[in-house]
Amino acid sequence: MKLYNTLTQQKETFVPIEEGKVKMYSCGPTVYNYFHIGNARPFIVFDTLRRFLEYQGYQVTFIQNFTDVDDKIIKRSLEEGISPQEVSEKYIEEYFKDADALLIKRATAHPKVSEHIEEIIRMIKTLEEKGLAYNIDGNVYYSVEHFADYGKLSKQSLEDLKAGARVDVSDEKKSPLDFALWKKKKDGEPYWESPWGQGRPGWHIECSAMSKKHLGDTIDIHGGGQDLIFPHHENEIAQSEGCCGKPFANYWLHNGYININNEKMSKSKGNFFTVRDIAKHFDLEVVRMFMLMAHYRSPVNFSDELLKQAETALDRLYTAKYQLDYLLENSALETASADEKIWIDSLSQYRHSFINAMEDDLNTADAIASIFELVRNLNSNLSESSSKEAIMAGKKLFAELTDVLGLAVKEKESKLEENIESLIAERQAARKNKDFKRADEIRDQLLAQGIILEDTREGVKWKRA
RNA sequence: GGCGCCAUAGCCAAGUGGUAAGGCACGGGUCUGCAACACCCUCACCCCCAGUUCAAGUCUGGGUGGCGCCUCCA
Repeated sequence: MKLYNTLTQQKETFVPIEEGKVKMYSCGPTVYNYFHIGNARPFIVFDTLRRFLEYQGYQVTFIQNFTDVDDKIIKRSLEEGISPQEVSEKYIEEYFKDADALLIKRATAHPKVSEHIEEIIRMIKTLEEKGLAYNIDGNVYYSVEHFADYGKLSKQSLEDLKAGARVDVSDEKKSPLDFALWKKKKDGEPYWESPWGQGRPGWHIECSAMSKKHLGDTIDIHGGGQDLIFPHHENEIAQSEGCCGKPFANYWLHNGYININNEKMSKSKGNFFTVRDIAKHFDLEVVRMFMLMAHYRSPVNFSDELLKQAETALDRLYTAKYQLDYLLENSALETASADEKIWIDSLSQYRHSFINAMEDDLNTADAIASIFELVRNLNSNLSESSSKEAIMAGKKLFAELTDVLGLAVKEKESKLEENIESLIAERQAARKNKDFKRADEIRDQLLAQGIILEDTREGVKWKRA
């Protein structure tokens, strides 16, 4: 498989450190609020990458952290009058609710900063011993000028970074680009004991420490949003490589932004939609569909209109899925005919084109196109008179490919409430008697309850609105 | 100022130098009591200019337009 590596700025063939295994780390949320759709993108993208790698037979260890020690959490706790821990616990819970609705699988582990203070302190100590960190009155900073490769990920020289620095020049720091590894305790803030006194870790060190603990010194893939390239990921490299003296991550993957009216969506700009808000109007699987319909590195605009397009597209997949279930139940023939066997063999073309697309830097847009082509083929060629063997072949391939993307994976409810079933039966009787007025009444009545009826050649079908 | 990304139909969006995937919307049709689903048909000379090449959306140079990072941010 080929992956675009931010470090080398080109697509590279993916070669894992250890054959058959992949170690990947992706920066998770700071849990002080519901996450927004911009946050959702990397969660969905790297979940999809993980699913595809597993589909390819890799044993994937996927780590996504929770930042539960942070200024914003402290601020929130003061606002709400609860402890920082209560804030983070609440939003971790809420994270999983939204992630589940987005069909994001649980990572192998979701480590928390608060549970890795020891590892963080140990790492800072090592950096201090190596002359890469300095302590000023209980604040410990990383000295970027002592790390030769600083800037290699963001392609910035130290001089350029300094020239453009808009950082407040702190008297304390030796260079404006130095960043905090350990922050001295302030009144009312959570703190831990350390060799430098009471305090808490800086933002960047957590990812280095947790990645090292759960995945080792060198990992295969590190992912995140493009806005993390600088300074967060650049600093992670400085910390991890400075500490361990080994390459930190072999492949750096960065997803593009979500835009609103061509402008970046972000919490700081205030132009964001939380996933929770969107869930009021759409099934969140639609958001997943929307994300995967574009390539992960390209910026995408977000709007109600575009979500509706994704919703209709996703409906098409579900219609096909449920039709296959229906046909399987109603087919009388077991074994495929000679013609059907040839047709079954021909289906593998869709698997091939799907895999080719995914192997090309996770081209989910192209991969989805393959699925739609498969759907058209299935819709055209399968009917009640097809054999179960042929229908099953189509169903299995469809499920195989959609599972990789985490789309169209929900099963249909098998039964409706009895009173609804009886209304459908009554409507059928009315139609038979050409009492279309009554039939339409019932259809409207059910629509008001969120049930859409469709009279197909094979009989009445229903779906949820 | 430094670094980087993007420009393909009404709306999205793929595209390995060889005569433009897919989805949504629109139009025509088959099916159908109607609607919906499904299927068939229709729907693009790829921002501009120049160059390289037998051949360029795809490479090179120059424009124009849009966006991002260099500060917390996915």
